[in-house]
Amino acid sequence: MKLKEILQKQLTEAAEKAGFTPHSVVITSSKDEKHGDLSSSLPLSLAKAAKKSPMAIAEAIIGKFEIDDRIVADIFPSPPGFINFKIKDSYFQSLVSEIIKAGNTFGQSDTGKNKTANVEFVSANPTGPLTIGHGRNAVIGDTVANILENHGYNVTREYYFNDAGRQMRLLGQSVEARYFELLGKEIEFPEDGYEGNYIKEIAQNILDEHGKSLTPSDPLFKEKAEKTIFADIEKSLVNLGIHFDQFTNEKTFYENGDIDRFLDELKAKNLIYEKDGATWFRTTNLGKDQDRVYIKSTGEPTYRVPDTAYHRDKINRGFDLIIDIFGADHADTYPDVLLALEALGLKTDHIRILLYQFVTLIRKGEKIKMSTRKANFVTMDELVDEVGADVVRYFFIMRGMNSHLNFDLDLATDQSEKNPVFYLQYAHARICNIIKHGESLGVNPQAHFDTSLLTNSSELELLKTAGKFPEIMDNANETLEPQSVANYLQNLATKFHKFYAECRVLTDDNTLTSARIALINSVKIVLENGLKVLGISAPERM
RNA sequence: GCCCACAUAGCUCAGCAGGAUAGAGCGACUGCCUCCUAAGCAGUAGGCCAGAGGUUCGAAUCCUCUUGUGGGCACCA
Repeated sequence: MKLKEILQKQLTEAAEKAGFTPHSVVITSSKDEKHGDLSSSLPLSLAKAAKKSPMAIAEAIIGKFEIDDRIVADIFPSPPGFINFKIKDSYFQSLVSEIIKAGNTFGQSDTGKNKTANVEFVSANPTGPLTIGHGRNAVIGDTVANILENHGYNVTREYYFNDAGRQMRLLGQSVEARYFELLGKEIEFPEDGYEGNYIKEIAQNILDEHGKSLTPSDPLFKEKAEKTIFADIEKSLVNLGIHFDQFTNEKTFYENGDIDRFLDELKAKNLIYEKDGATWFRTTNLGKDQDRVYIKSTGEPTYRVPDTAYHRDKINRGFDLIIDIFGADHADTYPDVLLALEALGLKTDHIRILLYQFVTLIRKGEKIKMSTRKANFVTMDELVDEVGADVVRYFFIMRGMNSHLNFDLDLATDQSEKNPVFYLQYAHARICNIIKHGESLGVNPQAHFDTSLLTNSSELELLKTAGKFPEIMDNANETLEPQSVANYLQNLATKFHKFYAECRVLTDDNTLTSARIALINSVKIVLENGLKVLGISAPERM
């Protein structure tokens, strides 16, 4: 059991014995040494109901607290009414063995054991290369999936796409126009067509493979474009270390009748009606301020229709947890899908939508407006080639997804050596180097060790931080906010670098050397486990 | 106009199931390699946590309003 949980339980018991009825007992890490290692503001929250001074309550609770002398060195009150715990050094020292024993399972949990999760992300239609805009989605999705796996979930990474629809039709027309352009025929480029160079390349490939014989509106234009672009997207994802388990095509739900079925069901519930030649979903009956179009007057369904069928399919597949990673532009649309699912009598509690804010791309101090159609974008491949997948992944994960992050291209490329990810990886590389160096001096990294020798404050600080990893991972599992893991690792690296500056690992004192080797071994394990979750490499040399 | 997010150091951002003195990186300035990698460490400067109210013993964190930024409000996805 984790330290905080143990104390929480004991503190609750003590409060009850003292005659109080505690509701939520919160224990936090103390910022100041003179407040011990951990603190609780329980007395302050009890004061009002108990009509007693917080300090008196603190004293009363402390009087009933049963000290576990393997863990707690001291418990004492401080104004205006905190209860502080001083934890024994021996407890922190014992973490070394605990971490080493757990190895790559340290930080894992079984909260998701025998459960399945589906994470849908990227889901970009194959109209162009994967851009930096998609990058944030891709990295968040993959990392969230990693976090769930870390907690025992069996995760399906899924990519949902649509190769019918207006976007794809325009894509085909754009390729077609470029093809005939290559043949010297001046034909009008479609309005809102895709202007990127990749379109010309595809047209050229078609010309090389099939000659000049193609006629206008040949389906091959679109098919070839889709195939080429999809292969390209998949490659870009692999470059980022991302692999999908399943690709689901929207078309499926037309072909298998799911869409007709659910439309009929809604119709039976009188939630669908016809107006102005279109078919509407009566969302005003479900608490919305306006109805939504389901099928346009052209006969084409809007995205809501297949999306709803798709989500119903995911629900029917029986996942315990369904996660969608959406950009802020979807903020207004997914509620319609959830509404429809609920109207169909489905439970949606286990669906979690993670919205991330858009990335603002900055080059030479100016904002760039990205558009796939206008070919105004920076591809993931370009970025990964320049700075490497580790930097890209870290950059997208180090900030909360609710922040509108600025991606300064010049900073990311020119100053990539100063990127915080290196700071973190450097800690790992340093540890590896020390161990290796030690071995060359005849130090056995697996030797018996006595952690009671780890008494330097930088050693204890390092241990305290390393020991928090499981708690951080639990929290990440609940909030699904990957940046907390990145921030934690940054903090751990700081503690390590400080330790490195203050303590030599390889010394003349063999017993001390063995203890410190064990210490850095445990830190290495935490760094590796954490970096693995972030999908970032842990280099042995830098 | 309506809805959702965001506003914290010069810049990029952490911190937010309310807790004691608000942090990091970059940039600026000082020191530290005869010693396991200086991609590091130590230190200085830099803040009315957008503004105004409110809840509370206690607010950067929760609520309301104002201002500003991004995104949505389409028979685009």
